[in-house]
Amino acid sequence: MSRVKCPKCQNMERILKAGIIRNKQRYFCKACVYHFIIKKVQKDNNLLPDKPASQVSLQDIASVAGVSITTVSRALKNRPDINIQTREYIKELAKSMNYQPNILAQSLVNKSTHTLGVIIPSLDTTVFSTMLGGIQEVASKAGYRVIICNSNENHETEIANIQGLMNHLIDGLLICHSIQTSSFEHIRIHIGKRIPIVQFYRVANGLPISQILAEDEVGAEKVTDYLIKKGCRRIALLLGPKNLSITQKRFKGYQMSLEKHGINLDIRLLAHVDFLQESVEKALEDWLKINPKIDGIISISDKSAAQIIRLLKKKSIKIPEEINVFGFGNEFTGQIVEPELSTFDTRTRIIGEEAARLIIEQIISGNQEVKSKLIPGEIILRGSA
Amino acid sequence: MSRVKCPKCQNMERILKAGIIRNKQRYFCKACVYHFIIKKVQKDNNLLPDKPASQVSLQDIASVAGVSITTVSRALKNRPDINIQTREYIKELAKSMNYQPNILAQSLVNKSTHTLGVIIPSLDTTVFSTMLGGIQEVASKAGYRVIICNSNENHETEIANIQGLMNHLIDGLLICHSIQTSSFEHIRIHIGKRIPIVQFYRVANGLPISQILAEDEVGAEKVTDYLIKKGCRRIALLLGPKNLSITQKRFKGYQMSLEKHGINLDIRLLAHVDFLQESVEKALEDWLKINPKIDGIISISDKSAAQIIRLLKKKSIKIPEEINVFGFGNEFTGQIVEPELSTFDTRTRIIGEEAARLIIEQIISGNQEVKSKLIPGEIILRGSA
DNA sequence: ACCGTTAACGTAAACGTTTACGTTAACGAT
DNA sequence: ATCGTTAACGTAAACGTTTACGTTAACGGT
Repeated sequence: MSRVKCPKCQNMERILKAGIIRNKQRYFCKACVYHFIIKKVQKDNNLLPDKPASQVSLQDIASVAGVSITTVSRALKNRPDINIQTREYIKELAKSMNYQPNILAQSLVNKSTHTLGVIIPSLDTTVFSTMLGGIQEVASKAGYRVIICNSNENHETEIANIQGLMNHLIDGLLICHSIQTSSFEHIRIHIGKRIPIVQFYRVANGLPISQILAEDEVGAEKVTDYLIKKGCRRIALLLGPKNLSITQKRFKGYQMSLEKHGINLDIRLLAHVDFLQESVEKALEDWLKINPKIDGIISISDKSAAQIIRLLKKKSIKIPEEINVFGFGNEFTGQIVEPELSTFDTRTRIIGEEAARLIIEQIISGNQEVKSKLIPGEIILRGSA
Repeated sequence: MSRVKCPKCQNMERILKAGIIRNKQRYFCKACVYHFIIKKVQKDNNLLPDKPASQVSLQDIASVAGVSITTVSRALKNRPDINIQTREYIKELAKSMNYQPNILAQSLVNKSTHTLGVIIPSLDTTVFSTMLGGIQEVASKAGYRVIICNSNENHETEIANIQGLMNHLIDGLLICHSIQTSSFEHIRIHIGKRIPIVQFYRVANGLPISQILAEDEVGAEKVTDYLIKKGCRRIALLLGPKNLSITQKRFKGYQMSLEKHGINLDIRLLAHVDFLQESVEKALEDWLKINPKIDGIISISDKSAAQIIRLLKKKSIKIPEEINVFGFGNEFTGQIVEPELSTFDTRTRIIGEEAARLIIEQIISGNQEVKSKLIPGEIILRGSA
């Protein structure tokens, strides 16, 4: 039997085994009535080549300076109640020790992370990365970081992303819904709670949270007006999935223009696509079979419009003589395709900027009042219409 | 003189003023030898309509369940040493109370945030947003969040971003340098420290950190080879700023191909641009004045290549009959321009994916061994060359 | 000599977790 | 009854900050 020494009375007699606890033998010293477990012997604590590269903390600085943590904090944060020389000394010391404050600890105390969460449906689409650029710029100028989550146009991913972000990591959430999103309970449970939420571009109406919107309705109406004025009577409309707010609004604008001009709505001229090349091609094929023939197409995006133009040219259909094509969004692509694309510039970057501005304002003011802002766009005329 | 009561002996006699401290009157009770400050009376603590929407913590759950915080933590984390019924009860309770763990506190203890930092020069450029998409996907599948910082092709911003991210917020840094970046001290001071760093696409050689690269050199060589085989002898090369690694490598590949085929290098055929439309236009104008005439252009990006094609067509120069145009990157634009753009597909998305994969591997393994990986690309032939 | 005053510092609690270690009550075997 | 054993719980320290509050020594005025 191995001899065990009681860490308290140093006695080696009257030591009893007292069960296994967490896979370690526990002992009981009858002499001093004390339970204990044999500690692992701590050896070669200083055999390591150098420090394991851990960052310096306020404590480290305080030790070197011979003051308390509080004083160091005061010095670095320019708080009062500190001698100027002490402050300058500590500041230089901190710099020389390459001190970096631990944002996690700061955020835990301050209950604020200075970070914005953004949920975006896709990064491959110019429109979204442009909005993201706008958000980034405003956020970074205001001293906020941005965490981006890509829902990949997937409802489940969107929900998972929100869950992940809501765990105290962000001070505000900017969200642009995925194509699939049609129920909004995952948003509703967070409204009015800890942090503000702002929807942008693709929004859910009926939720009491702020929105930054493109002029979808007015834009579609203006574009349709323009085409009708140019003589079009059979204008096809390429839309996204029916549940999307931009789909509904653009359709409404289109419809209003038709009504205004006394043109009957032909539902065969409406197509709902999922933004993929195949579905656009399919929609176009169907349209071309319809009589009376279509003489205009308003596309959901410039990218799809560019595809449509290429397809029409392959079929030797003249643009804009036989069919006028109009895009939406003013992407770079529109300037490359031939003829160049007429489009409705939704000012995508501004949407991102305004969304960021609004949420930062709400974060700072603590006021979660519901606001809705429409970013005015404008028609850009080029060769295709 | 207002009567003040000593909070210790309740005496109202023998109370002396004892200075102002932090703008509050301090008193001294001679009876019990005690300094004190009059506390603000805490009133109507329960006048607020309801709780200020603060999140529930382990403590809250523990109180309701009548157990300790430890037990709650054990239950939610499926740790042993807990009764199964207790565990299930607590889990349900937590769900019903809508408990969300505070990631900040977790990260502080675990010293890991499960977050990747990415520094990218621009979001408006397709190449970068595509890489970002790749990073996002891999990261999110591995359970990592992504913080994106946009350096806006600005050196100072890049430095500021790194500073910001390095403060314990991220577990690993992915960086793609800005156009302006030519000194790398801001990176060097972080190498081998707390977290791994991986460079991608635009890299700095000479730094002992891992890299994920496109086949810039081989790609440029292959493209030049192809054009020479097609009969070109006067191939112009559009490059980025001289300090950029991709500039240097593509030039090297181009040079090697020329040498291989015994063609002399004409430095007038090299142009360095900053990716802006004007500089591209200027470079093209200059090239067109040169004799003998150029018969091929290799562009730095598909976007610039598309612009070049448009400009050449305006000048009624036939593509590819008079001038062959080759892009780099395989962006969507290349399929829209006419003639369609031949390009070297650098597999941009894969670069992002691999960069994320590598850094996550390094985070998990703790092994910061320097690796360099080249992502193979391929020539895509379309109408322009 | 004593009092009032204040600049300049320190102490400790708090933020919400995780986890090493201690403790307890109950059980079966002697 | 006593002992050995262990499931199941609790305590408290730790992570790195911020900040409310205490404390002290020195100074000037009487």
